[in-house]
Amino acid sequence: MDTKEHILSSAQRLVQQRGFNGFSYADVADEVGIRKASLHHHFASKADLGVALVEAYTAQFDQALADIDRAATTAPEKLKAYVAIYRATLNSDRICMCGMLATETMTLDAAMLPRLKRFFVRNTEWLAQLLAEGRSQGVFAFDGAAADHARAVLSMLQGASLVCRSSGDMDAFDRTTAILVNGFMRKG
Amino acid sequence: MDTKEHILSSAQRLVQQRGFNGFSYADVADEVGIRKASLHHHFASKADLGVALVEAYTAQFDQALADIDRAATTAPEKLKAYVAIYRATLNSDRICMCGMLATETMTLDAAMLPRLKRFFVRNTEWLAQLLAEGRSQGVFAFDGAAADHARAVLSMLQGASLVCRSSGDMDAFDRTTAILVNGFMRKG
DNA sequence: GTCTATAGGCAGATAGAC
DNA sequence: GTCTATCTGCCTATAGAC
Repeated sequence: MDTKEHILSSAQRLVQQRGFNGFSYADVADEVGIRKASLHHHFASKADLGVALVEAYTAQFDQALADIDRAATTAPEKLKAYVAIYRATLNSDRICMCGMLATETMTLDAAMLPRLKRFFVRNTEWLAQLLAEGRSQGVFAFDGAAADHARAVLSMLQGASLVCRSSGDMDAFDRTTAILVNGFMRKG
Repeated sequence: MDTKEHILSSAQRLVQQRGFNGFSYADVADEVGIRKASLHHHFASKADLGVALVEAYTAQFDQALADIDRAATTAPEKLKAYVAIYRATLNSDRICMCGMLATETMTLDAAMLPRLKRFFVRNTEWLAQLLAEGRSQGVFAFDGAAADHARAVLSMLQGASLVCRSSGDMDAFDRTTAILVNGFMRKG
């Protein structure tokens, strides 16, 4: 891994754990093993780093969603795999980086905002397609627009992550997300 | 309003908009109209201010929940009134203060954490009782423990607030929360 | 209770040598 | 690309006068 990637992965973890306003160039420099000044060679300002972080994170997520589409076969399996992403993140003492940044919206550089918005649009669109497919296949059942339910899924996962961070109760997270998945299953 | 209350309300708004790591004593002092040093007379450290903020916010919420219990008559009305709290908060460019703090958990003073946890327990318990009552009255229908569904409600509202902050789409927030409320209504 | 003054440290950022 | 050295500004916090 080259230095730039090392910086990005270290900074990403710091944002997920402490927030964009909760870490400094000094933190990243210590972890990467270079001096603060050297970071500015790769990312001139913290805002530049922020923009790169959102773009890299979105690319990672796109990859993860493509992996789910390739590996999982049924709609319920895909939904569970999506939930599992958030669970794994929580398990490593992190939350979704873009969920974290969304709360900090009012303090972020303007260049970060459209990229952040795009992350949520991507997720919502992927989920909407998944839900629509499941419904047309008869494995999911729900009323109304798939896009609205997609936003509900995304919201609940972001919120459950946040609540779990305070409670530390991973079992409660699992029961909450089980309700989410079960809610879409066609009752028989 | 005395100075201490003025400080608390100003700081609360700043946390809801910018996060605990996104505001300073200077911001509060400017708004209240006193000097930074004077703030330390009321709250010796920022951590002390943080503890007072969570306690005051929880008390406000307790009051709001008691008001709903007094004013609203049916379980669906009460649930809609609870959703309306989050909507009004979003409408004034804020999110739930404790939702914001929950994301910042790893950077907060240890004294704040049990209070923060307590806020979520209170909300979950109030919601669980509401859902259980609605079910026993036959107006709500859901499977499983009311406490788990209560956490799901809380999670979705926290998450929808966060997502809305990025999208700026209040209509989407309304459609998301409508799904939440409709999900509990007994189908007939 | 509020003030001025200041301490001591850390923030993001830059200049210029190697 | 990384370094040392430094800048400027802001941060939380304290001392002590009024």
